[in-house]
Formats: sequence, structure tokens, C-alpha cells
Amino acid sequence: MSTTTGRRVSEARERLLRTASALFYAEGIRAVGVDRVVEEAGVTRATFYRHFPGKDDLVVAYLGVVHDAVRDAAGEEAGAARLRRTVGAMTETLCSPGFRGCSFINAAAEFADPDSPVHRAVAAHRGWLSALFATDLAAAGHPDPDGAAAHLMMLRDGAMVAGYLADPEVARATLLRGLDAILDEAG
Amino acid sequence: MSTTTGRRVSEARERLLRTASALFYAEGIRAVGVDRVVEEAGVTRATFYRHFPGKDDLVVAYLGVVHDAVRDAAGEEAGAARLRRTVGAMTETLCSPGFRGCSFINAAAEFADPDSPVHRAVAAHRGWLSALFATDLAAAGHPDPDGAAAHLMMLRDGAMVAGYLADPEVARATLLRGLDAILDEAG
DNA sequence: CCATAGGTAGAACGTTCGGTCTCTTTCTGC
DNA sequence: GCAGAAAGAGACCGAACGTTCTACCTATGG
Repeated sequence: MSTTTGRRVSEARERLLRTASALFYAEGIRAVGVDRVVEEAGVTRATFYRHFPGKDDLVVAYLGVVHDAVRDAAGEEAGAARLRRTVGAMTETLCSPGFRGCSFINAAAEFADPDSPVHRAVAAHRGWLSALFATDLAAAGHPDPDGAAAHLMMLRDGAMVAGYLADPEVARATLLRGLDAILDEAG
Repeated sequence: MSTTTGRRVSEARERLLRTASALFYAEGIRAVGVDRVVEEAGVTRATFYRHFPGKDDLVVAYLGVVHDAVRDAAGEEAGAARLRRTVGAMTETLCSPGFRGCSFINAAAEFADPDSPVHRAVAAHRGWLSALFATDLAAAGHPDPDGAAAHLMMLRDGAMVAGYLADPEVARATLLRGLDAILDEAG
């Protein structure tokens, strides 16, 4: 077990990932070069390439960070409560300053090739989220969990876009109202 | 009036714009360089820079082409009919092969700076579309045209994303059903 | 018939891109 | 105290980026 004691899982790697996440989200992925990330992380190029095979891997790691945050916000036990918690967390993010839309939707806009690792990561997250919605809806006794999950996913996507390019408060209220309506269809 | 007779408003310019539109939409704006556009349009760099001050202007022109197409699909006389026609045209696009989402949402993902000409063009189109929705809703006798327009805009945005990253048929049906529900609130 | 505008052709600009390299320093575990 | 991994410093690569340039050709309109 007891692996390298000192700086645990590489302090430089964490700084790299944190810096890249902020930059990619705020300015766009293709708009930010490796130079920028490396410089603002206070790390040398050599160090970057020791931790990541290439820029694409950094992008995938960035999306992994966002995915983990959503997963952690959701929690464990399936049901209407988790659904409200998950969607509630989204509406919080939606209205916070610096919100620039959904990381995954934005990434898919930049990486069109379905075979690209980045595009695959987007598809994986969206598949996971849809499945979570469907599971919770089923646990809440919804007669058509899959259809309702697809519907809810669309509402969420619209809210994410509107939170960036329109009024976040309206987006928040509309998404919450939509969730209530879907939950009303269940028991 | 009678300006240059021959090739009307510059054949080369039109080829440039057509090629750029296809490329930008299919692969992303930052992913496509001037070299690619110029080469695939069968035109030299000098010709490109005689017609466009720079790449940004080409991007804005591309968004203008898309905007014009939406405007033409909408038509003139305000009301429920125009609303159905406009949204109906969107659901057609949504389900057609090669659909890669909304040009404006995708452009905003790549151009984060609100002062950028590209971001401004996105905001302008979205403002125009929201206003069109509100006008039609008001003409149809909706009690809260602005609120309903914001709601419809969110449904549209969600459908655009879902048409690209999820099931287009579901997106189409859900958007159409949402429009009906909103129209039911009116007379 | 000549001026002019729009086109082609293609070299070149400086910058940035993603990525690789060598050399030295620092820290940890044995 | 010494081996070895992790990181710093920074030069370097070829390619692509957006952009500018000169030179020549070819239509038109006056």
C-alpha cells in the first residue's frame, strides 16, 4: 500500500487540472492553449507532458472533474428526493456568477467527431445522467420513466443554455416547475 | 441601380460563404482554419481577404446566413400560425441528417467574450427570436406572452441540444407537445 | 482603347499551436 | 548517504494559425 508519501497524488497534476478546468470552462477548450494552462498553473511543459499524454487527455480529465461534481451532488439512494437534490444543485449552478453553460454541451460543440475521446466523454456523462433520471423516476413510481427522463433531460438542457444566454432566474424557475409537473405524473 | 452586370454580387464571395458555413457548422468554428475554407472554396487567400476583413467577419456572415434562413422560414403575419410554422421548421431541421445542434448555441460555446462580434451576433439572433415568439403569443391572445416566450425558448434550446446529443424524434415530439401546451394557455 | 475592379497564383510575415528534448535541482525512502 | 522519482528551466521542433504582399491575368464600362 503505502505509496509515495510526500505530495500525494502529485500536487503539480492537481494544479494543472484545476487551472485547465477553470480556463476551458470560462473561455472554451480550443481557445486555450497548453502554453496558457502551463503558465497559469506555474508548471513547466515537461511536467505537464509527464502527467498527461496530450491535450485531449487533459480535456477528458477536465470533463471527469465536472462529472464527479455532479455525481457527488446527486448522492446515493434513488428516488424523488435524489431527483430534487440533483436538479436543485443544477439550478444553483445555473444562477451562480460566471456560469457559462453546461461543460458537456459546450465541449460537444467544439468536438464534433463522435469518435473523439472528448465527444465520447460527453456521451458517457449524458448517458449516465439520463439513466439516473430514469432510475429515480421509476423509484418514484412514474408510469413511463424512460420517456419522462428524456423529457426532463431536455428541460435541463434548455435551462443550461438559458442560464448562459438568457435569464438564469427564469431558467431556474421553469426547470423546477417542469420537474414538479413530471413528478406529479408519478404517485 | 444597374451595378456590375456579370457575376452579380461576386461569385467567389458566395462560394466562400457557403463553404465556410458548411465547415463551421459541421466541425466547429475554431476547428476550421482560413486555409481550409479557402482551399475548399477553390479561391485564393487574397480573394478571401478582399471580401472579408478577417475570419471573425466571415463567422458573423455565416451566422447571418443561418439567421436569414430562420427568418424566411417564419414569414410575415404574426400569430399562432406563424409560431407553428417557425417551430415546425425547427423540428424538421432537428431530425434531418447531419444536424449538429443550433449554430448560435454552438458559436456561443466557442466565443465566450460578450463583447466579441460573434457573441453579439448570437445575442442579436436570440433576442430577435424571443421577440418573435412573444409577438406571436400576444397575437394568439396569450395572457403572459413574455413569460411564455421565455418558456418556449427554453424548450427550443433543449430540443436543439437533444436533437444533436440525444434522440431527435423524441426532441421533435416533446417540443411540438410543449408548443401545443403553451398555445392552449392562450385562447 | 484604356482604366479599373475582381480574380488567380503563390511567397512570405510573425505568432501560436501541440509536443519533445536535455540538463539540473529537490525531495523521499531505503 | 545514496538511488531514484518528480519537478523546474528552457531550448527546440514542424506545422498550422491569421494576415499581408507583389505580380499577373481577364473581364467589364466609359
